[in-house]
Amino acid sequence: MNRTAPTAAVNRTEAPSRKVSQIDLIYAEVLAAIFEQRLAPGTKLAEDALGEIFGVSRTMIRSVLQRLAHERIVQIHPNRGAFVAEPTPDEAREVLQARRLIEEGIIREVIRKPSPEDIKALRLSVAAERASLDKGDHPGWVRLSGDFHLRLAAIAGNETLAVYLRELVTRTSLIILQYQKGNASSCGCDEHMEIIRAIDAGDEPAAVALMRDHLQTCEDQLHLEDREAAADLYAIFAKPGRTVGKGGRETRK
Amino acid sequence: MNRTAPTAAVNRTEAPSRKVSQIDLIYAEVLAAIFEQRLAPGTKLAEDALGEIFGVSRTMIRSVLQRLAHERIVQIHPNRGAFVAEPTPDEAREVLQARRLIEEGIIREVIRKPSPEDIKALRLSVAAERASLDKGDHPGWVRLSGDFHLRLAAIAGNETLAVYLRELVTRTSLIILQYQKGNASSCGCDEHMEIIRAIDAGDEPAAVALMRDHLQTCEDQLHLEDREAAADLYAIFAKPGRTVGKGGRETRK
DNA sequence: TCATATATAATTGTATACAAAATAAATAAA
DNA sequence: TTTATTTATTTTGTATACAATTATATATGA
Repeated sequence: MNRTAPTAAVNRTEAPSRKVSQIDLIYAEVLAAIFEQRLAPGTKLAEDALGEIFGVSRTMIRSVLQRLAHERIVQIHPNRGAFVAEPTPDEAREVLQARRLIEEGIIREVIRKPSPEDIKALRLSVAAERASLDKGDHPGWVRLSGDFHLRLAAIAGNETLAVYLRELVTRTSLIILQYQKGNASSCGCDEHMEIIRAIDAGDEPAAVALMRDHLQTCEDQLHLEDREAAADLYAIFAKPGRTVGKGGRETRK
Repeated sequence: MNRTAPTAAVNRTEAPSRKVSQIDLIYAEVLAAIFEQRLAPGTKLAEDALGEIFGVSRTMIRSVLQRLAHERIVQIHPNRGAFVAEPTPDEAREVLQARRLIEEGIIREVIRKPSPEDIKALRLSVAAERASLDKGDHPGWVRLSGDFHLRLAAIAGNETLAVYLRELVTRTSLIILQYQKGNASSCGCDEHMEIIRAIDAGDEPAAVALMRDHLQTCEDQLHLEDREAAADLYAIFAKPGRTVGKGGRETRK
């Protein structure tokens, strides 16, 4: 019942897996599904189902899930399965703090190597962003918005930092999906444009400040207060003298 | 021939894998072997061999190798196998730059929450470091030296950053193994002590500067010029008009 | 009816089997 | 002897099979 599905959804866009490995394709596909909101946070990613969908065995699905877990996009509960991560408010704050730290450093690096074509590419990126926003393509905008930041990281030229930032940007998308208030922010484009201008002018303090403020604005547009209750539920009910238990997971037989 | 080995080297220290998964144990074991210099950079990590050694199937070994690859401790060449990573000089500089960025941020965070017991723990950590150094236990010192930095990250309280720093510290160990000049550096302990003092005094600029200098000193103690030649060997010989080839990897039949 | 216990089904964890590729060895040609 | 080509061996890539665990459904007793 597994052999019947002939690698359906995957080879739609790509040639029969020459340069890019099958695993990379599935990885990208799952990621895209999450960001296009076809896969909500908390959704279970059953190995058999995914295997059937992508026409491969559980072996490769497992590999993909482990990779996603390493990047904190997916959370694996041993013996229970993999689920699309549901970042806690604390985690959200951590990610944004880490981004402020890393991206301020990236800005400082970028500003010391002013390349006209880099600036141009950045402007184009923001233009694409705005177009996507005008078109009402929210998922597309989320991705392009991340692209702007990744492009800066690429210009900075530190591959290691760029990899970390890529993970953080991905997690940020997930966080926005979960905690963004209202339908959407006017945000993004304008602030990105201002950052480009500051870089172009070679004004380091301004560029750094703008980046920090931009990320702070992002964080401020989330509401990170509510769901905390769900996570701390056990703590709330666990009063001294009265044990609650965790639904039979601690007491194994 | 696989079933015969009864989980030999692993369950030496740990109870029969209750809380910690088998994979975590093997992961830790391989990591330890690399840092204790029993496994040199460039060494091939054959799946069958590791499976036999740890008394498990290739499935789990594969999982461990993928995890190590994600952390850049191991490099996987498709269809050719996994090898202990040999960080290039460029990569080494990247890692140290990333550390400067992240650890300056961590220092700033730590200094705003002055906890006596944290300071005490830091001092103890450095004491252990010195003891290890006096004992002549170089691998032990490398690990403890990293521990100091990780402890700071833990105090800062950002789990996300701490995870990244852990990876960077691990990679740094590998880099030191490969590029440290001389037999050993006097380094480390004293500078760590100074950092603690600056934190204790609440002197942020000093603490930040000390951390930056400390990591710069680390980098300066490496020689990151030589081996570059080995990596660029093909580029060197590949003059226009004369093809060299890569030993039959490009020309597939 | 509700709670508990038991049996059944579904899902993950791990090992093994087979296919594809790469390396090593051996043979043939110059 | 050296180089090229073929064959054999080893090693990785992927699928499948079986074991262990968890979730669901059914039955039993209060």
